[in-house]
Amino acid sequence: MTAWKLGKGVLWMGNKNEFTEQLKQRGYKLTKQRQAILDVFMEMERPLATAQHIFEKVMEINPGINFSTVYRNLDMLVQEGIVRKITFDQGAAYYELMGGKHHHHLICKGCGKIQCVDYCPLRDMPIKEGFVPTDHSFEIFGFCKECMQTKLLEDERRRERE
Amino acid sequence: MTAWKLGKGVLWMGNKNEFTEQLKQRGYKLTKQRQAILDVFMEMERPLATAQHIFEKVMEINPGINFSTVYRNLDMLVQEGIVRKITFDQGAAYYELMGGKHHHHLICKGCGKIQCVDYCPLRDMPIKEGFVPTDHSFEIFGFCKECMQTKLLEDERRRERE
DNA sequence: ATCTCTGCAAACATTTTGCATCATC
DNA sequence: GATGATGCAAAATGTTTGCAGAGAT
Repeated sequence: MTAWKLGKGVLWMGNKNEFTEQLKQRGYKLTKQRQAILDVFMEMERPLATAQHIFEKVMEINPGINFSTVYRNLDMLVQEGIVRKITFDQGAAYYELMGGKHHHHLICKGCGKIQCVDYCPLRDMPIKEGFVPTDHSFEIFGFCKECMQTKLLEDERRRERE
Repeated sequence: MTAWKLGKGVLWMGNKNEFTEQLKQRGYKLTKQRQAILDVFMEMERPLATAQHIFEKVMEINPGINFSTVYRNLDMLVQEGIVRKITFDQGAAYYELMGGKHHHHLICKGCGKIQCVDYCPLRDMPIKEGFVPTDHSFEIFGFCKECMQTKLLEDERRRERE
């Protein structure tokens, strides 16, 4: 059982059985590969992970698993609404457990740290007549407190040198 | 000279000379390839285009141009703040002229039509203490008025059949 | 026993790179 | 003429696919 904190509340909470039951009921077989992938999601230290990262972690639990199996299962989990897929740079896609509260991310360009934010822009956006939104992306890039301080110091030093 | 409309205002307006002057001043050479790429951006019928799409259009003006030249120049234009790069699906990245007003997009999953929206979530989002935002993505997917009607009709028909 | 899932290898799509040549300034 | 840009070909990256055999129900 894992829980990520968001401000004063809890961002999500879930246990593996919940998901495995869901999958079984929908006619999916419970292979050790799938269990290992779910295990990795349950024990993730960051909210977002790439397929590569998930693959590496799964290898620790189930060595010999193939990359395509990871991809196929990630697709399946997205399809079943258990996992969300996010792409913000043109590189690899990121995956995260959907469970719990809808949220977005602050991504630090300095250290790569990812924080979750409760705020969702869709509730404040004026409705465009006739358009019915189904999904949306909202990711904020910038510098966290620590990296901003580092950056300001660097900028200052550079200015002194010139 | 091109202008895209946004509600009652104009989304952006620009002319090629403006950009070519900018590039010249920053020490870039004005090759025919670069001019062709800018021409394509000026005459784009949609706000967003993939590198592939831009390449095809540039080929009409300057046949023989190479794909890497297009990529290198798109990178350069992004670097120089003339073009914005957007990625929302894990496929190809999209590019658009930055000129004018900051905006986001409504993307129809039915017909692929892209509308621009004035609203920016960053102005309503509660500030996370210490985090300094520099960039952000905000793209809304859904169905435009026409596609939603089509979809509703299809859903109804399906329900009747069952 | 059935039918899905997996591993493997190969294909695919998009983007990046090194290097010799070419064009702009 | 110097410097930076281009074309070409090849590689790198991330993801998808077909198929034969293995494994879950």
